Amino acid sequence: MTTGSGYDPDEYPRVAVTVDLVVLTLRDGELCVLLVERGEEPWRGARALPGGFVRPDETLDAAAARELVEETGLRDVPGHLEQLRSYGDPERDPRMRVVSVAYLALAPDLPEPAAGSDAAGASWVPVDQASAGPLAFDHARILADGLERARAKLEYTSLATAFCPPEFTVSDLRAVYEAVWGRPLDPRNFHRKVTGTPGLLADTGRTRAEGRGRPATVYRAGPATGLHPPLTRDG
Amino acid sequence: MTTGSGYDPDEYPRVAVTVDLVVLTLRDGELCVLLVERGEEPWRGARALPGGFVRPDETLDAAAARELVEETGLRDVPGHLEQLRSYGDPERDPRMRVVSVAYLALAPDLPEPAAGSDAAGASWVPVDQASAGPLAFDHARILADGLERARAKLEYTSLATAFCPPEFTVSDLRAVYEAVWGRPLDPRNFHRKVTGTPGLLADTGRTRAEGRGRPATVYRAGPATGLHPPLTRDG
DNA sequence: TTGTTTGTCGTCATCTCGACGATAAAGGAG
DNA sequence: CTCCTTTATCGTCGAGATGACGACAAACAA
Repeated sequence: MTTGSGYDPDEYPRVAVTVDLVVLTLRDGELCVLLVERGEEPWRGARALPGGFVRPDETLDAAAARELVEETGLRDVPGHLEQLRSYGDPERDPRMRVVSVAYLALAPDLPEPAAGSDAAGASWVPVDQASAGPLAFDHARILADGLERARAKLEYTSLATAFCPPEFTVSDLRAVYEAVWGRPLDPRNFHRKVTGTPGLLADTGRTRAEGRGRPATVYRAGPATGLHPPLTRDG
Repeated sequence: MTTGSGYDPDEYPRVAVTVDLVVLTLRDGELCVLLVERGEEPWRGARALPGGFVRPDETLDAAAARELVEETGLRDVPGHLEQLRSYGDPERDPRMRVVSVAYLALAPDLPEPAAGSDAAGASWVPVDQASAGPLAFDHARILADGLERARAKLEYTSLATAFCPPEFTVSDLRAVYEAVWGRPLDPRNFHRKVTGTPGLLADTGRTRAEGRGRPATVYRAGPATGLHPPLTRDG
């Protein structure tokens, strides 16, 4: 902030501040990220993270939430939204100095972004494919940081429920972990862990049959936000 | 960032971007933070985190490192420096829109900032006192976030060594944990944990007598960066 | 020499986890 | 209806980590 010496608003370099979003969801058991196709230079035709400029009287969080609803075409902000980190290399945008505050959003399975809306040109891309293909600006780095944050937070928070609809089964939750971590988990040990963590799951008393197999108990997210001890990735 | 539609550099609100620093160190076994006294309005006379504007051709990391050496008056950046998060409420600075990228720095016991240099007016303040007294702008919040980050990272990284000089004893390292967490740890269990973690400590083969008691083995920081499993705060 | 202080090693009960066997409850094939 | 497959859930066992704490080692002080 705002150091003491010699303040004059016109003396200081002004930069543009944007928010970029890493929006993750699960589609058909696959972890996907929302990408847009750029219509202009630089990086015309390349895929990029959705984002936009922060408005003059808007909080950073509010700007991220606004962009999220604009790009997904939904009414409310679904799931979870948190600040990731900021990126401000002088070279990251050839046009001018742009500092971008990246946000991470996690959402339950969302519909394909509607064409015709602001969300036109946006699409869900499996993260393996998105990480492989080139992305505009430094968005590959931002995506990688967002993925790492998501993977890490599943270990020690109840954030996985943000990928689930309001009611879900233990198998649904396990599918989240398996998709985000890209690794199968033992159903029995996973069940023991999540049902044994106080406050993580709230039993609705109902069950749901999904075709084959024994019906599963239906839960809602409980009040707990942290996992102690954590659920580790390594194995 | 950098959404597609209608780009024109002059259309967009420009804001000032600053870096603010949460610099932590240990002095006499007490966790302290570097604060400056503001010489002008707003918040004249109040204490604030050190910081300043990001220069036009400077990386955010470089700006943080530059401010750090300017405010501490040291040659090199000691210890550890990482981005914390960004703060951009429209109301946080009454003069204009300022987005601040906060950084967290951890350093071994540093000398009192020299008067007469840029660091004049800066001083080390015990964190309990700093958290209690009022701070300029939203710096109380930034300090709280920085402290929480530091406390959390001691759990699962080898970051505590950043508070130590190049050579240190297990007791020195334990003193770091106790100061940052504000809680005593069992010397025997702590010793077992840190000496049992491969790559965390590199034995110099020497010992050091600090007055009373049996001399302690002197270590350097090893190549390990993470603690698996973590060293938890709760107990 | 004796006591005090600090560092280091061991012991033990407890907790958690990973591996994996066993049972429960559904649908489908015959 | 009966057997088989599939998924959900419960139990058991051994390995590893942890917290509480006893014991010994190696320095200084009185």
